[in-house]
Amino acid sequence: MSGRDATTVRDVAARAGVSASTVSRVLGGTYPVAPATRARVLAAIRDLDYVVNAHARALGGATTKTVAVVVDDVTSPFYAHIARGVEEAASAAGRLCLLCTTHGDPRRIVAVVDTMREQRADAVIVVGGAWQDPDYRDRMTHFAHALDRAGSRLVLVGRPPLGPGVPAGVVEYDNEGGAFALTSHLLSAGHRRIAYLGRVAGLSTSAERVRGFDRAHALLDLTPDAGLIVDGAFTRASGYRATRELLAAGREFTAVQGATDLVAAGAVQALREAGRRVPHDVAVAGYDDIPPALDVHPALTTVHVPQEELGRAAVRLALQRAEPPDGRHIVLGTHVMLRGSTKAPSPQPDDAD
Amino acid sequence: MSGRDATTVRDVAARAGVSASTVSRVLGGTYPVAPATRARVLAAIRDLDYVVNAHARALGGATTKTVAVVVDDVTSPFYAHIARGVEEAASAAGRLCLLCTTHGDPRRIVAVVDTMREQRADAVIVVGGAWQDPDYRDRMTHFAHALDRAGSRLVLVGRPPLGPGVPAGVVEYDNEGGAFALTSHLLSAGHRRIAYLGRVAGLSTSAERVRGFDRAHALLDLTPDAGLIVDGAFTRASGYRATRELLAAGREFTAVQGATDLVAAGAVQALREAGRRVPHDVAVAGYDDIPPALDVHPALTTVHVPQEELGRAAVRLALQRAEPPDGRHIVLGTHVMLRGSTKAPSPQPDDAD
DNA sequence: GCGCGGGCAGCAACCGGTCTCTACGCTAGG
DNA sequence: CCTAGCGTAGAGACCGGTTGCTGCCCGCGC
Repeated sequence: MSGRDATTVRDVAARAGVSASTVSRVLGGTYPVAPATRARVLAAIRDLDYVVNAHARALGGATTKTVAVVVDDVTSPFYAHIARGVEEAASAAGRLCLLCTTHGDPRRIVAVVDTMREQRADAVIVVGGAWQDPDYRDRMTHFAHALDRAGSRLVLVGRPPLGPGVPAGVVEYDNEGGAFALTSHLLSAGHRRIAYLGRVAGLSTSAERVRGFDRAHALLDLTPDAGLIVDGAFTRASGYRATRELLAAGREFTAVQGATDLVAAGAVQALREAGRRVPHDVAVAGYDDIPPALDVHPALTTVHVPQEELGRAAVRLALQRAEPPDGRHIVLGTHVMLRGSTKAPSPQPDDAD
Repeated sequence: MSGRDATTVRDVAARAGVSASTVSRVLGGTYPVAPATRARVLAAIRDLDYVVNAHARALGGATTKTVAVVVDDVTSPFYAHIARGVEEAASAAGRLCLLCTTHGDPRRIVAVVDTMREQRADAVIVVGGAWQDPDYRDRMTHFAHALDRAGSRLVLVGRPPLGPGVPAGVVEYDNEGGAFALTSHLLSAGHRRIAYLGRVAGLSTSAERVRGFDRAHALLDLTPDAGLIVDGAFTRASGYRATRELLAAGREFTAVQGATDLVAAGAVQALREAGRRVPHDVAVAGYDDIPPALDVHPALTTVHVPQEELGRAAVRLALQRAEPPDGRHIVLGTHVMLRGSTKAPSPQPDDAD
């Protein structure tokens, strides 16, 4: 029933009464072919329902027309939106998109990365915070050089550069600045005991956000209460758990700053279950500005991160022909989105989209 | 600075003092190689930091170890979770995952599908509802045969089979049954004027859900008010807009059934802005059971769809060796998740995850 | 009328693995 | 001592496009 024989250029050539080279040239378009010949070839291609073999093409030619993306988890809206930006820009540039997930497992990253090298992608885009671990860093540096040697480009999204001389582009957003602005907003509203939930030890993203949190305090000569900074993960469950623990321990706080919107959403649920009103009793803020932040009630105040633009910028950096002297490091801005979770509810409607 | 010369098996062979065939055999593992020789080859591979060229391998061998997934949009949690199931199962089976998005554009689907054929993927998994359009259907059928001829497998997820004799696996979920159960729940709670929001003309998923909605009414000898069925899209904005229109038109309804959770979330926001309490004044239900449904306040009653399992099942179907006589069509069950949006709030806490 | 040049098609050599077939060395059995 | 047989390595033909180079044919100019 099912066949195994694919039709090749030579099949097409035979049917059109020309040579394989001619078929290839019609396909490529980059060589003069007589109109009559071209027409016969195109007819043969249609008749035989022929499509080129991408692997054969990749082997001969220099480029694979493929961009690879590595994310922790497609399921996270934050990564999904970045991936979407990448996908969009890549397909606009005629590239295919290869997606791999690591589930945050540093060992899987190595395996995934080797697979990408095997695929000889034009570019590899690694998304998400970096582990601040010398071993991990060395591996990524090694990877950067290996890719460079193979002629493809590495772009890091949402993580710091690997260091001078390492051939990797970087697209970051102002992570610390966003956290600083957000915490400043809470402090200026009078909050003095702000809980920071979902710190992840050794993760660059987490470290930068906490740094912004600390800096905003320092600016007012305040010192955050270490007991209000809770370790966890960037998940809803983590925010829920952390909040319950703080409440159970009887800690005093009037505001919660979640490491991400998901963390904040979990906090809101735990607070509601404990009978605390948001924002009257406790103000809550998140980070990332993912769409579901609007559905949390009240809608989450958060820091907007230009997710899709991060993805698009990464592709631009990856595919640009010339190597700009210093354009290999882009930092996009972030800004606070004020919503109901940090202010008394008012009749003005929120945006619908 | 950046090189273009990749190291090949012959480089490795030269360094190890053996032939290319031997290196290939060490790599493949499927042929006796003397331990001493193997060790030398492995050392050379490590020294040169060699990785095979996946394209060259795909050209010679029969299999590409690649599974391609086509979804409308990675950004939608529903698709993202299915994609995650696929990715998980594929990488567990040693396959790489190729991701393409169509943004619901039927023309893009054709282009995407040709690209997948070019890639000679072991399997192509197409996710999401089908357009009930003869032209579209013909194209998909053509595609199914083309893939089959090329020796790869097509699996459709969340859409009906293309017909007998068409070589394509199908993994569905009980779409109509879920809608039927959900509407029945609303009807049995006494609701008689239920608005259905976000119907999409010509989309199989939408048609099936509406069919369940109608059937539940019919069972009680009721006929849904056509004025309460609003066309739209499977988005938050669509639900918001539809609800505002119904309210503006002064239509009476005591419950809203959203085509998806996102539609329902938009409806909740519009209702809240209009001063209607959920569920006291209007009950709201969604479909899909995506995680953000928990953050809508009150938490959304919805129909659970086993998203990740759909993805995993699709991969299983795609990669299973033997062609089972009738196992090429799988239907997974769905069930109603009762939450606060359709019942009076009670003190029992919702699940945290 | 002859020669030159341009336009277009074909030949064949890659690209980098895999795989089949052959060949070699060594041991064991006759 | 010769050979059968096993275990292992190498040579070379593929896979399916792309591409540099050659060469043909025809038109045009002198």
